[in-house]
Amino acid sequence: MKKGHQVTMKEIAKKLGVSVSTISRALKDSPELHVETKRRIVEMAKEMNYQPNLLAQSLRISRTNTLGVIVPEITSHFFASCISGIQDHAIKRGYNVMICQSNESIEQEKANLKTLVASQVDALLISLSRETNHYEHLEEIYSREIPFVLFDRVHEEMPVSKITFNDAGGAYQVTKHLIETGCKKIMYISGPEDLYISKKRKEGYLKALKEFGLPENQELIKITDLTTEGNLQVAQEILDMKNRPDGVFCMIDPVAVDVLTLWKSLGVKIPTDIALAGFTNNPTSAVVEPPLTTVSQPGYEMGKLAVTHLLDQLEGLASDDPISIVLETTLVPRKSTKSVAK
Amino acid sequence: MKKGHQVTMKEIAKKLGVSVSTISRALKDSPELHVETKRRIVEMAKEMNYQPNLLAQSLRISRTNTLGVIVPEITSHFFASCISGIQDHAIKRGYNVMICQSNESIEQEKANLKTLVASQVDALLISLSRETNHYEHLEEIYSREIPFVLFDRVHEEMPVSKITFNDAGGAYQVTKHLIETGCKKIMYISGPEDLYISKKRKEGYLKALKEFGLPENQELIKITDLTTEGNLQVAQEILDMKNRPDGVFCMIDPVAVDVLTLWKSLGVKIPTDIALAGFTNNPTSAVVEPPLTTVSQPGYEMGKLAVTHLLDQLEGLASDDPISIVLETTLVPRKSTKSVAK
DNA sequence: CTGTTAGCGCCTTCAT
DNA sequence: ATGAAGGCGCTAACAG
Repeated sequence: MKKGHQVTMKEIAKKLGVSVSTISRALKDSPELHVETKRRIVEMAKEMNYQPNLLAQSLRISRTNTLGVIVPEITSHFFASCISGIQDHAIKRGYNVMICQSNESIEQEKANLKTLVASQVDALLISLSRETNHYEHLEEIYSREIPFVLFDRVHEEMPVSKITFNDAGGAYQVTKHLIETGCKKIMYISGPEDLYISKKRKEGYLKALKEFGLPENQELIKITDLTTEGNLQVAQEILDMKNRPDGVFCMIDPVAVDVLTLWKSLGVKIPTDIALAGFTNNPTSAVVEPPLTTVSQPGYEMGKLAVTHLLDQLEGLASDDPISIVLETTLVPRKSTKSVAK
Repeated sequence: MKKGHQVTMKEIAKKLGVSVSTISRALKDSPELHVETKRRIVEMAKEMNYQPNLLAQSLRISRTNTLGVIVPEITSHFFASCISGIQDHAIKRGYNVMICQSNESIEQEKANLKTLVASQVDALLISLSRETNHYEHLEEIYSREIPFVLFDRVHEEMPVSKITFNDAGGAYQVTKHLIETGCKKIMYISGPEDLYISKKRKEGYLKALKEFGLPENQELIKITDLTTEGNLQVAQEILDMKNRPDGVFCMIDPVAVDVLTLWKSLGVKIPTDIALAGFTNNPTSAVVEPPLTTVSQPGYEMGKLAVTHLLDQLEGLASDDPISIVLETTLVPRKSTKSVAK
């Protein structure tokens, strides 16, 4: 199977008996051209269905007007929303987008990066994989002065712009909500401890405990590997505790959904026996029974901000100095936690 | 903000005092080269951190090893799964992927197509927008002999390979399931009638009715525009009927979820008052209360098959003759329908 | 074994 | 107002 032929400037030139440069000028509406020749050329180009070869153009001007995006998982609703925000706003400003997923693997992330760089993308938007704990590949593109921003899953020490959520703030909100609805003994189910969000959300959790005079307790923090099996195991461990918590805050919604599923099947009443809250506001969380109290993170907005800032920098509309944009989250109280006492 | 410099073959050549072609040959491990020079070049390339410029390479060999993908919505879990399948298997075979979403708009679809073609993708995988009811843009790339396949949302008359689900079969399965669990009066909630899947699923629905001797009835088919408002309105209309159905099959899960939400809030018992089933097996459907009976469509698998077939054709491993691949669906019985009587 | 030459499609001085 | 020439980075005959 082979591709058909594409009309080139050369062919238009031959057909019209003018030079290629004239075609080039006409097609970009150069003012120094005779209106009549310009008209003839534009018309002929249309008739022959000329489409510029972006490849050649990019090679010539050494700019592709293409952005590279690397996310851990396309199938995650949150990242899909980010991509959507990135894509919509990139297109508005005349940029294409090449998307890759790392599948939460640092090796795949490196491979993606290499491919995108080889494809000469003008800049990159990256959200790191869970596995990513060293950063040579980022330092490499940094030292090569390829512009990039990090979003959501960032490496704090990298001197580039970062777009994140106020994770600590969100965790604080939700923990405070648990406290205000009567919980006295609140557990935090964390993901792997070296994850940025694990740390940040723990920070907010602890801050709320402290502020309201509840004791911190290492037994009240459990770690899951974020697989369903891991989540279910933690859920079971909690039930096995002789001194169960009366409120549980899960680092991300999927964990909360797994916990909820197991508990319901074992007759645990939510929120009366134990209140449950998540983080992210996945579509799923709104429809489980009871609906899950969570914290909303606008992914589309994050993508939009990230790409807008990146393009502003790229085009000199914003300073090159790295900045940190922090998006606020919103508590979404639902039935998996009790109502605030009036 | 500007990009840093990239090492080129020319620079390596100068540094080593050989010609550019020698570099080119060494880097692609040509056998007709002195081992020692080859070694020196490869080493130097590594030391200078040479990365080939895919743009130049593509322009030269007039092949980009890049595939274009157009889907209606990235944020839909089903399409995200397709993309994931496409991407994973494209990469395995040395191809990159450029993804665009049409946002269910034919104009955006056309724009995406134009961009991808201008970017010289080697081939395309396309799933049509809901709005797409004329096909000049597809005919255009067809006549230009740019290879492409259609998946899921296809245009049947287009003489290219198509990968679809057995939609009629799935609809038949689920309707049959409703019948076998005791429903006598089954309604089909369809999307816009010109949609391929609206038609196909209606086909299967009608076939099952006929086979089991249940009467067809125009009143038992309702149309929604697939917005939440539209879905809720239809859900209300059903309750307002003087002669309510005892089973409802919704064309896609989100419709069923909206219907379920409204009915539950009004005290309608599912499945005892009315049984409810969807189609697609979205993650959401498993966690609503009661969990939704639906039909599973493996999106990842579809993406994988689509890209594999396309690349096989592209690389001459498969005939260029268009084929139609039909994936079977699986009934996923859950609690929103009654159990089969033993 | 290696260098020279030509050209992929386009843009951009520099001439005229 | 237009054309000729050169080059973006790379590959592929063709010549030794």
